[in-house]
Amino acid sequence: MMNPIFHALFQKSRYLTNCLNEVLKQHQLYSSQWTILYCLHKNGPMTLTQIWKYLNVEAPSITRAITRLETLGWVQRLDGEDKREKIVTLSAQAEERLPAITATIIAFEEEMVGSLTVEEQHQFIKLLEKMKG
Amino acid sequence: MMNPIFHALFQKSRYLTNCLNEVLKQHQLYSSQWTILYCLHKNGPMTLTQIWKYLNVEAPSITRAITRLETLGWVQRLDGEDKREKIVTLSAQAEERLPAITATIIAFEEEMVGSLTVEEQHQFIKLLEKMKG
DNA sequence: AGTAATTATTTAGCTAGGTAAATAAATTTC
DNA sequence: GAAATTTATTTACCTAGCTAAATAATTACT
Repeated sequence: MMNPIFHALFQKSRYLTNCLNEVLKQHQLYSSQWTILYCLHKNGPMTLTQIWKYLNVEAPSITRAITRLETLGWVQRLDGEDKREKIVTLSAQAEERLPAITATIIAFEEEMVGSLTVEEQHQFIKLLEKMKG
Repeated sequence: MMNPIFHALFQKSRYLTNCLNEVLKQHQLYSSQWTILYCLHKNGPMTLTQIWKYLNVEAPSITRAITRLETLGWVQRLDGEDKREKIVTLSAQAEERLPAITATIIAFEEEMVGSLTVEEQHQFIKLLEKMKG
């Protein structure tokens, strides 16, 4: 890329994802799986559509991730009143393990972003949002 | 993620990649293919190892991408003096088409990043680099 | 009420990243 | 100089995004 912003941004994004996956290995989770678990923890049971709209991802990515999380015992898929929709809920196992995982994540984020002051963190987000899109 | 920086960063990264792919459709290229072509244009012929080290990705990603670029006629793989290594060069077709693609990219980048002042762009990169890693 | 349009989810198949392990050539070591 | 180590590339297989199209259930239309 000619403008160094893009290369820097893409690279940091990949780097952070890899680090996050590394750190989450101890809980046998991938970063995107964690993202979904956290989303459910924060919002309670959600339909697939609610999840992908919330996370700003396309539906098939969520279908696949939920299928995996289900077979691994982290979530359940229940039929909704509207028979088209599936409602996803955290399993007891997930609820039980979530605090430890959350602690891992908080430590990770603190390590990664701790070199920035709170001021700089706000500045960073502001700049991200000021970019088109 | 609990710290909004990560979500914002990952999301913008995904968004920009998608936009870039969209814009590159007119040249029948994907963003990561473009990245490699530009890398070769800037540095001249390179071995696979030089490419993946330069782009900061793992070797298999580059092997795959180069194979595809080769079958599409954008690059050639030549044996090096060291018989282990393959030297990748741009094809005549690529050299010919690169100016038009570059123009597309410059316009894209200007559109995406134009809402930031030059000052802010520097600030942004500085903050990215200040984050750990 | 019956047909058409919309909505939720899934399936199939693509790019693009990653790790682990295989292979082949070059280099180092003894 | 033979054996061991290193290096460059590839292969196989995983996650994770995407689009396009299929399916099934609901809603809207007339």
